[in-house]
Amino acid sequence: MDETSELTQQRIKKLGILRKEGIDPYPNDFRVTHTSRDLHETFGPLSDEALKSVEETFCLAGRIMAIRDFGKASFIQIQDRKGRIQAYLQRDIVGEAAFQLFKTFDIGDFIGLEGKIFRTKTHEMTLQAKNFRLLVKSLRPLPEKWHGLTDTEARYRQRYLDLLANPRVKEIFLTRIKAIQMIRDFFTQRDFIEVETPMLHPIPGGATAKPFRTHHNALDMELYMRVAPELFLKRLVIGGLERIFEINRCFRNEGISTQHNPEFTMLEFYQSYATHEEMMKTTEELLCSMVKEIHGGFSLTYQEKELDFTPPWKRIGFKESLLEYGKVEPAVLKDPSKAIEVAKKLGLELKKGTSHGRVLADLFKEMVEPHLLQPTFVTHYPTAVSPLSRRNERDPEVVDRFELFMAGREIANGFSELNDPVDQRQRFIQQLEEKGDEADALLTLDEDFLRAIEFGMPPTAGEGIGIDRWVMILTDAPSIREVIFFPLLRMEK
RNA sequence: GGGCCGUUAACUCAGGAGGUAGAGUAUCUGCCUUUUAAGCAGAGAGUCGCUGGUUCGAGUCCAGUACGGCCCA
Repeated sequence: MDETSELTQQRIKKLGILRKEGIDPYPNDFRVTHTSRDLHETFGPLSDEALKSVEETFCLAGRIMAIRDFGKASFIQIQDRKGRIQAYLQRDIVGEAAFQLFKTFDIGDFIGLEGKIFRTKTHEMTLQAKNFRLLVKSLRPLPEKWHGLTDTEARYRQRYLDLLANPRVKEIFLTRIKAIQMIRDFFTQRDFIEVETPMLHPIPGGATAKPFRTHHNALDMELYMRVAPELFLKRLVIGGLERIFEINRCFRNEGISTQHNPEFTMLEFYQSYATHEEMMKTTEELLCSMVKEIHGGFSLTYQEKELDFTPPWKRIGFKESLLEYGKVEPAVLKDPSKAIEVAKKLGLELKKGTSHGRVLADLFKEMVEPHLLQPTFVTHYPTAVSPLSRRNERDPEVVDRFELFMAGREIANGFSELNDPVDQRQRFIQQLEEKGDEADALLTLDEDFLRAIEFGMPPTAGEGIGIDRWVMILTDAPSIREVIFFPLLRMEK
C-alpha cells in the first residue's frame, strides 16, 4: 500500500470510524433488483407526471462516480455494469444519522440503494433513495472524472481503472466480446462444432513462428506453447469432425508492436468438401455480418481511412498483385535472380531463404501489402511459402490459398488443405532443409501428424483469422494493445 | 537492436534564458435540500522516474539507466 498517500490515509481513517460504529465496510448481503439501464429503459419514455404515479421501489448497487453535495441533500452518480444513474439522498428522507454516515462516503465506494424513481427539474432520471448502505469502502482515489486516465502505461497495467474511467475502452471490449459471440453463432448455425486442442505442443507446428518453450516436470518433457492449432484441428478432421472451429490463444515468441502481442487470439475453422474459393465466400459473409451489425452498413472508418466491405471483395492473384501494386517487371516473376536483385535493391535481408517463391513473398510483404487498403483477397501463393496448402491443379508451383488484407495488413489466411501425405512429407522435409542453417533443433518432422493424414483426410479447406487484428478494424483501434485486456508489458520497476 | 518523444501532487497538465514547485479535478474545513465537470470561501497535499555529472545553485543542462509510446529493422 502506498503509505505516503494522504488520500489513502484519510480513507483508512474513515474505515476505522465505520468499524467503530459497528458497520461492516465489506458486506455481501445486499440484493440488487435492477440495473441502471433497466430504469432508464423502463421509465425513460414516461413523462415526469407519469413517473410520479410509479410506486414501486428498486434496489440498485454500483460504484459512486460523482458526488454533488448540498449540505442537507446530495446527488450522486452510481455506475453499474450497464451504465450510470443518478441518485438523490435527502437528509429528511434517509434520516439524520444515515445522512451523517453518508458524509464519510467517497467517490469509488460501492453503495447499495433502495428507492423510487423520479425526474429532477432538469429532467434527469433519478433514484430517490429511501435507504442506502455502504457495500465497499474504497481506499484509493479514482482517476479524474473529466479527463479519465490517459497515461498509457497506467491504462494497460491497471486496466480496471481504464475500464472504469474511460467509457470508450469498455465499449471497445464489449465490441470484441460481441464479435466473438457472433463468430460462434455464425459457425454454429452452419453446423460447425467448436473444439479445443492442446496449447502445449511436443512439436511446434502449423506456422513458422518461434515458439515459447516450457517444461513438464512429471514427464520431464520439453513442450512448446502452440504457435497455431492447425495440425491438431486437421487430426480432428481426419477423425470425422467435418466442420470444426476453434477460437483460442496462440503464442509467438517474437517482437512486440502495434500489431503483435506475444499471445493473441486466433479463429481457425475447417470445412470438409469445401475449397479455398468457398472459404473466401464464407469470410465475406462472416466479416460483413459483423461490420453490418456493429456499424449498421458495409463501411467503416479505420484510422481516418474509409473501408468499404460491400461484397464481393477484390480478388487478385499473388503474382498479379506484384505487377499491379509492386510495379515489378514481369521478368521478376519468372527469373529468380532478377527477383533477388530487386530484393537487394530494396535492402531486404532474405534471411528466410532465397528460393524464388520466398523472395517473391518478401517482395510482396514490402511492396504490395502496405497498399492493400480495401478488403482484398490475394490468391495463389507460391508453393514454397505454403507447406500445408494444396497445389493448384493447373500450376503446381502455386497453391490454392488466399490471404485477406485490409488497411495494409493481413487479417486472414486460408487454403484448400494439402491432404496428399506423400507430398506433405516432402514439403515438411523441404521446410526443414531451408531452416537448416538456423540450426533450429525445434524443427523436427511431425511424424504423428503425417501418420494421421496417411489414414486419409477428406478434401478440406481451412482458414485462420486473427481476431485481435480484426477487432482493431471493427473498433478503430490503432494498437493491438487496445483490444487485449492485459497486453504483455515489462515488469514494473 | 536503432532513432525520436514522454515520465512533475491520487488524476489531467503547466513550469521562458538554471535561482529551491504551480493550476484544474480529487481530498479536508465551512455555507448550501432538484444539482449536471453544481456553486461560494478557505486549507493541506511533491524524493520533479532512478543514478551520476556540470554548477555557488538542476524539474530545467550533460551522461547513463528503468518503464512507456511512436517509427524503423
